[in-house]
Amino acid sequence: MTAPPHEAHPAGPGRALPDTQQGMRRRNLSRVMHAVSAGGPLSRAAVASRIGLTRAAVSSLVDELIRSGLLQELGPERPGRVGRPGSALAVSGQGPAGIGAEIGVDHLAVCAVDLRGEVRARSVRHGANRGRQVAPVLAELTALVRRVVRETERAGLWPAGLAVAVPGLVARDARTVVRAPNLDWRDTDLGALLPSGFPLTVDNEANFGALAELWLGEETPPDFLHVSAEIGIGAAVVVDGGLLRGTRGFAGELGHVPVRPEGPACPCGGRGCLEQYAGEEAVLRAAGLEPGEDRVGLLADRAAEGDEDVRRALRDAGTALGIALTGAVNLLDPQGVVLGGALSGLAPWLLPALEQELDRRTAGPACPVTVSRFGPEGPLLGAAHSVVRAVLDDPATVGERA
Amino acid sequence: MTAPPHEAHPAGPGRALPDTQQGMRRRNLSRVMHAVSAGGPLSRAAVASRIGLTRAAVSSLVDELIRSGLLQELGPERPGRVGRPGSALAVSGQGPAGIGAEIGVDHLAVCAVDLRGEVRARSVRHGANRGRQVAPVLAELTALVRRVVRETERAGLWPAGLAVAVPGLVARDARTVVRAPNLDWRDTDLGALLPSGFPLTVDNEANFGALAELWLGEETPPDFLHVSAEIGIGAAVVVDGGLLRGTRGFAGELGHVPVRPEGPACPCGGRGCLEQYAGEEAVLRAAGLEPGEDRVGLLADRAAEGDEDVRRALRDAGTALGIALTGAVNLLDPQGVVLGGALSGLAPWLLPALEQELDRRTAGPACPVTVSRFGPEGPLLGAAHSVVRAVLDDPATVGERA
DNA sequence: CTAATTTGTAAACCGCCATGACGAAATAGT
DNA sequence: ACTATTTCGTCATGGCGGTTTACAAATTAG
Repeated sequence: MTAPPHEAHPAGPGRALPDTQQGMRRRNLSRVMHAVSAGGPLSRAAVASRIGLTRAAVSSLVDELIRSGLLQELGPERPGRVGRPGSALAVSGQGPAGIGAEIGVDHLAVCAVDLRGEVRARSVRHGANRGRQVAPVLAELTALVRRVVRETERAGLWPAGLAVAVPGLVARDARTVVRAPNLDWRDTDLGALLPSGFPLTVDNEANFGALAELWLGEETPPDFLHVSAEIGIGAAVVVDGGLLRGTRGFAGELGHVPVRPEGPACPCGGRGCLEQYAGEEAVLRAAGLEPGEDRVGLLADRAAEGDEDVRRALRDAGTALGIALTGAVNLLDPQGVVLGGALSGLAPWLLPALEQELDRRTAGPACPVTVSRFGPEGPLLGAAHSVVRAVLDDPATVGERA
Repeated sequence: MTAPPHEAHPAGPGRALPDTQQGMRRRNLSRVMHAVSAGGPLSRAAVASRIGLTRAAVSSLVDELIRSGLLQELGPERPGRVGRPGSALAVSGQGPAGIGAEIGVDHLAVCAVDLRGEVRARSVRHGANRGRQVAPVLAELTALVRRVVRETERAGLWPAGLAVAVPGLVARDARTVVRAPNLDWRDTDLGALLPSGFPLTVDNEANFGALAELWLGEETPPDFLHVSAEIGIGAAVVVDGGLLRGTRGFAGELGHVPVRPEGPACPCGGRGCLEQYAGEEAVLRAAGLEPGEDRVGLLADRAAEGDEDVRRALRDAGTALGIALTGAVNLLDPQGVVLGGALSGLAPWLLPALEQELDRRTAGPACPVTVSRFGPEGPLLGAAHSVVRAVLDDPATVGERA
């Protein structure tokens, strides 16, 4: 019974939330949902032993969750062991759905995911959004959302929330885009222009990508760095199974970590920021290519064809990334680094130089660098799943709806 | 009732702690302790309104805490308002005490702090520890601890735990010193060689310094970076009122963040690490001074005398620190940076260059840099307070003792 | 076919906080 | 002075939630 190390205190000094019996019930409902969601079909007894409550208590919790439409009884389990077989419980495929949306530089995408984690509807629209006004883009996105919601409802689900991934900095209110260089948006409140009727969350594309990795990855550790890039370079810091957001919500600005302090000037005011070496514009310039549509695809194609200029440009970008990541790894001691978003397509040419630099500069066992399995889909999936997660985390709030 | 953003989930998937009524009671006991501890003498009614429970419930909790010797009834409050005056409650000055210890490069220190946060006993021993064997150092420390414990007991307190601050990397088991370059210690388990009889915690000196800042500072935000240095340069990352430790417990290795990627080679394997510019050895060399005893004091004296070589060396170190911190600030978006430990004495000459570099390189409002008010005392105080904090966080575990 | 094992549920119980009522102790008003 | 009002602390009652205990149901082992 050693005193625990000093992690974030459950409730800091000053005002603190009371601990009432209702809260206890709510947390236990959540525990049941998480257990069933993570453990596949499970009997009440299995859930009870996993979360440490008695069978009787779990029975009561499960009853409530079934009445709310969040759990489903699948019927008796195939018996392999002695004793009465349990009745299999599974997360419902008919309950709430999470709607995820992504505003990309040259596409809009929306999807719906059910509690089981399955994508039940999807809608994509290609076309460059760079420099367009906010309103028409959001109008188009709203249309896509409505289409997906209709489809979802036809499938017997109801939308529990909308989460939008944006390539830019989002304030801690989870509604305002402070700066999105790829879109030329500044200080825009998306809340006013998106469909209401269910809760809205807006977050950075890198953050949602990291959450996808965290929740959907097979062996993703609870502490890692997720690096993502379109034009800027964003990172998401996952600590102890949660996102690190920073005071203003701007944590993860890897793009402006100094790589060479006397390097080229950066619009941010600094010199030699990572973005000056590994940002999309810098890489294109170094590769001797013009800016244009789908530049990342172009880079990948050229590199695959064996274009030496492009390969060298990507190697150099990898080196710069490695230097910046060395700092981040020293500071955060993560269990791994994941390359996601647009970077995943370029990984084959970035990785060698990146890993070499990182290994050389860090003492002890190397920090493993992997590539996201979701590629460009990560942020969209993460967004949709974040809504599902919110339901699992507090099933009571949506219980009345069904 | 918007869904909360996706912070660390109270209990990740898989195995999770059950939520029972006893746990509820324990958390509420903790809330009462924290409220009284933070709010000065408080009546039961005041506590109730602060933590959101009813007066009756608080009465019951307070009774238990008084029986355990953790709270004290001071008697009726001086009435200034209408109504019956409350009975003032205060944290007990006779209950458990936290024993803090520090192993420095050239001193050992131990102190005892009561629940009120007051230092009740103290014992220091000067003398260089660099290169000494582990056993004799710990034997001396044990003697100091025993002396402080005796004194504490004479004052009517009992030791609730021992926390030891070490200038080096500590594993997540909070017992093993993995690497302490200033002492030439490697992979030593302090648990075996220190007094048993109460719980032991070992942690990095920078971490404990940061906790002191967090808990004892007047206006310390819950998100900040605490930079500290003896020979190496360590930082502690405080996020959301808790320490970020990293996978292996090595988070905060600011000293090996690359500042100039092609700079001088570092023992860590990298090049141009911060330590090569702002580490004690590097600064002494740049200032044209020999290594020796109390080198930090020497630097401060010479700088105060106006020695231009020393001042330039410190300016350059400040610049390097500024570059490294730019990366950290971009990555973590903290509310502030605090210079502590040995750095606090050199702050006047480090700060200008550091702030200039940091401001220039970060967009938006500057991240404020301050100097710790505790100076070299921070880690010791933080260690002792960490034990006190553990009692406040879970009063039930120590309740039986009294 | 019986014994053993496991599951799910129901009834009684206990612990914890909420509610409401009350006496106690102060102030405010007449 | 005396009463009304306000606030504090406590007690009795009640509701809620998980535990304990008991038991029927369903399966395997012998």
